[in-house]
Amino acid sequence: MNNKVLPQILKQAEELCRERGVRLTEQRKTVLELLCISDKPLSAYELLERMRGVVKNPVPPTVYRALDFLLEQGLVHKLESLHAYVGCTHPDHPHASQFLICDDCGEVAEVEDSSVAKSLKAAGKAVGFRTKRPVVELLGTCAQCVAKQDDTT
Amino acid sequence: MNNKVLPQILKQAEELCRERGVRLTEQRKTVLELLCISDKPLSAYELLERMRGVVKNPVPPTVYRALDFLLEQGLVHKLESLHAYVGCTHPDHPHASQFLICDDCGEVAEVEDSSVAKSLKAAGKAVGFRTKRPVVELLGTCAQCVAKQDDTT
DNA sequence: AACTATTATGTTATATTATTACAAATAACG
DNA sequence: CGTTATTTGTAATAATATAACATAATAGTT
Repeated sequence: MNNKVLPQILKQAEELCRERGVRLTEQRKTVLELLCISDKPLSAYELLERMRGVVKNPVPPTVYRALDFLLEQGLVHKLESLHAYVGCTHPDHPHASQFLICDDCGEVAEVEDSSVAKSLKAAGKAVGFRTKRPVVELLGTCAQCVAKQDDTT
Repeated sequence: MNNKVLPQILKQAEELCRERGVRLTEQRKTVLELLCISDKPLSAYELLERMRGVVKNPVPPTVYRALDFLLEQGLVHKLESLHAYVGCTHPDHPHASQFLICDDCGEVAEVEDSSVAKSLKAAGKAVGFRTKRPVVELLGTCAQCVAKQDDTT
């Protein structure tokens, strides 16, 4: 995530939490911040490492609790196929996004394709399934890395 | 998976492996079989437990190696959000399926919705992303459990 | 301010999922 | 056969995640 937008993201997060009557504590804000300034998804234990020096003595529950909160509030997303977490790029509205995960460079793009959302909804409806949380992750190669590969072959 | 179709699935798997020049060994067949006769997805360690008595002294690598092979051959699928594995219901052709996962009863339905596949493909193409492996898992409540819940509320 | 209930954090231990590394055995192929 | 590939055996450990219970901080009420 571009860290130019970090202050804005944090401000927005604080506002959302205030509106909802939930508490964006220091620990939670730290985790959100670390995820947002990272250009890659981070695992819980990578987050743990980066919390040292910021939070006094972080241990796994410290991280997982903060993540649980942030996930609940839709401020971060979990990438199931990577066991890693990313900051949400547009937490202002509830949404079901899709993730394009490049296994070459590690970049992750969050997209919100209405046509995908619609077809998934329809597929569920067709069999009476009530979706709570869609997990849509496309693993492959991003445009940039595709170009690089085509150069060398 | 309905175990009436088990012999057919195994026969098909053997045929596919023969055609492809790969070996469906006893261990691999055992894992495939265990997944197919289970009505729920199984974790690697659940598989490990069920292998005792069938295979002499199974340890984690035993299971994970068999799973790796079966995943590569498209004979089983991994449910990333559950860390669990299921037998494929139609291994005869390559496909990108979606999984409807009921978090009430644990049932998993594998569906192959062409409209979903199409929209995902389009979403990737729009940004030049080359998808190798789509992960599409809808977590929620199946029709049967929705009905049950509506009864009691 | 003091009391209480709720929420958040501290702390220790452990459960669950997955991989590494190297040796031995088996199968495929000339 | 002899050689190479692949598969399996074996032991240890890495990586991810949760449980359980104690303490502390906060919010709301008197």
